[in-house]
Amino acid sequence: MSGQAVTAELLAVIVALVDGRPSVLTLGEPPRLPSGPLLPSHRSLQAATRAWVEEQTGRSLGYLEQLYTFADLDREGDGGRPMSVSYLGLTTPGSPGIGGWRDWYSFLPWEDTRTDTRLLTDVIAPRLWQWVDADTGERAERRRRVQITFGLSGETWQPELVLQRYELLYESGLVPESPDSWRGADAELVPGDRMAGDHRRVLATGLARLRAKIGYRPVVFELMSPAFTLRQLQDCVEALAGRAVHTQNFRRLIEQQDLVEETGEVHAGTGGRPARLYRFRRQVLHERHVAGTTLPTTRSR
Amino acid sequence: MSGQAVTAELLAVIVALVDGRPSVLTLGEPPRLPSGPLLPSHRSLQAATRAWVEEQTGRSLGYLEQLYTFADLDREGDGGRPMSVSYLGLTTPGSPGIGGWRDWYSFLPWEDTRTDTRLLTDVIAPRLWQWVDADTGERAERRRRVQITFGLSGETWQPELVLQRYELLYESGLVPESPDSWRGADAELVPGDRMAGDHRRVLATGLARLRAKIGYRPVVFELMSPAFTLRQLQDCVEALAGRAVHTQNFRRLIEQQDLVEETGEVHAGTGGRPARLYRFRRQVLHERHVAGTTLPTTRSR
DNA sequence: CACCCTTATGCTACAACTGAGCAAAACCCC
DNA sequence: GGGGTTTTGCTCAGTTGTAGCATAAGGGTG
Repeated sequence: MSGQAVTAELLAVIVALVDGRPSVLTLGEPPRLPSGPLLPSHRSLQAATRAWVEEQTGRSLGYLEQLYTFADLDREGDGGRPMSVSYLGLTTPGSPGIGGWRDWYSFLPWEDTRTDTRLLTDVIAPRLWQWVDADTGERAERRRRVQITFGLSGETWQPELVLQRYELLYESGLVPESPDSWRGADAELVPGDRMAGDHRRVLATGLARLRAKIGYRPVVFELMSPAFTLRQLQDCVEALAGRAVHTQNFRRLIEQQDLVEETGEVHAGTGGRPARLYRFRRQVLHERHVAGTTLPTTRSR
Repeated sequence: MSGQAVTAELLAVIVALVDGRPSVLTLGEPPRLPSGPLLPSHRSLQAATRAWVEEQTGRSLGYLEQLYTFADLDREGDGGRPMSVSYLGLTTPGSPGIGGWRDWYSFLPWEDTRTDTRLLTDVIAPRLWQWVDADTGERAERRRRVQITFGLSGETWQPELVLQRYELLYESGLVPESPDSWRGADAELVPGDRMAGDHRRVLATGLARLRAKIGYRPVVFELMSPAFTLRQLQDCVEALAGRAVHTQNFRRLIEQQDLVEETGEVHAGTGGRPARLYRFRRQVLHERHVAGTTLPTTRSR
């Protein structure tokens, strides 16, 4: 019983803020996530991922966290079962080396509910309801899932359910990577760029983890430049969470947690009152278990 | 660049409540966690883990969640790098098949702060301070870590920092599995049973995850029998979290979340007023994103 | 059976936090 | 100088969290 030999592949969701938009590092066309095999020289999986990403981007990663490992039989590949260990990394843009930054909402456009939810209400919802009604046996179960994951019929939209939403679209045959057999006769697909293999699914996993994480750990700052205004920080959080937050309460939250300190300088030229510049107090990472950035949600949607 | 061939091993932290004590399934002596290789017949990693555990325990797992994957070079083993994918599973005791249930606090006794913290204050803390002072260069850094992870000098004890605490004890040479070179000349070890290999570390990872999880998902119920009193539920949560909670507030929390419903029966014979029996409302898992069991902490310690 | 001990359950007071909105301050542009 | 924009300070009500008092309902004992 000595076990099957497998080859291990590292897969990285590398996130940075490019021109204020949360973006993910991709290579090639169709876009794929940076990846590389585990080599004998690599000390650990994390070290291997760091090595691959730094080689491909020329930048060092501030933050790197393991996401998930899978080795399903039905994934493509022959000659040994492929095993993928995925990671989530945060960095600042710089030059992406080969490859390029792509707005992650170009892959998952329905996840951006900051200003406009027409894509959800006018396009996706009706097609999902169609799918709900397509199976009389499963109907009740399907309806519940749609309601909860997409926050329809009275439920609240929950930003962290990224993966569940993607899986629902996958199962309902609304994304091109769904098995042909699941696709309805004349069901139109949902907007959003496709990625190679199951990489869009991995991206959804990363986004879900990141949205959950900013709520209880101060990781946003890994994406910010050394000095920033509170508005820029808020924009960043809003971009990640895909929803708007209440400005004054956001400031209160950040300040009372002592997450930042003033640099003394101000940032002018935005057409309004100049904003004070702040820097992240890196010490808080050590001081105590800080609460991260629980979003003061703005309930109006 | 075809990647190194590795063998994948599944490692499971299986938790159940045995006589009211949170216990973990172990095999052999020194105790090790149930494990098994990934075989070609296994559909997925999760399916492989289920298969192994169910074969070894004769019971089916209610809940199974991936913990972490590692493939460090320095782990023992030759002939291909060993890669371990660890899982956390919850179940009810029944017959453990081969193997046996062991109170998890026998491996990590300092994590149980429900009634007595003398182990921490009288035994562990002094030895840690000794370690802090042993390196003049690192002293400040070491002091901070000890203060935060063990909640000393004014900081609060944080139940979820299980892994960080174990790592600190490991680094400070206070557990037998620490490299010999780290062990102080005459430093005495800290109480707690050893496990095979790095399994105690994996156990700590599982405990940390479980403690974090009960705060935001109703997973405790996987460990309870079908009908239970609120006191039994509270005991379970306290045992997992390793700390006492405020009874009245705990009940209010559970009730107002509609997590349970009365069975109509009562449980007498405890020497006091008989308690009503409840059952878990499994439907809530589907209804909405329920908040789990945020512990109404009792601050007095 | 009267009394005490134990456990279960109900309820209230108070502190802390959250969501929401008003308003003034400080810049830009015309 | 006036209107628009962004930043910042502050209030206020509703909710949630912490803590403790009090009563209910059993068992055991003299």
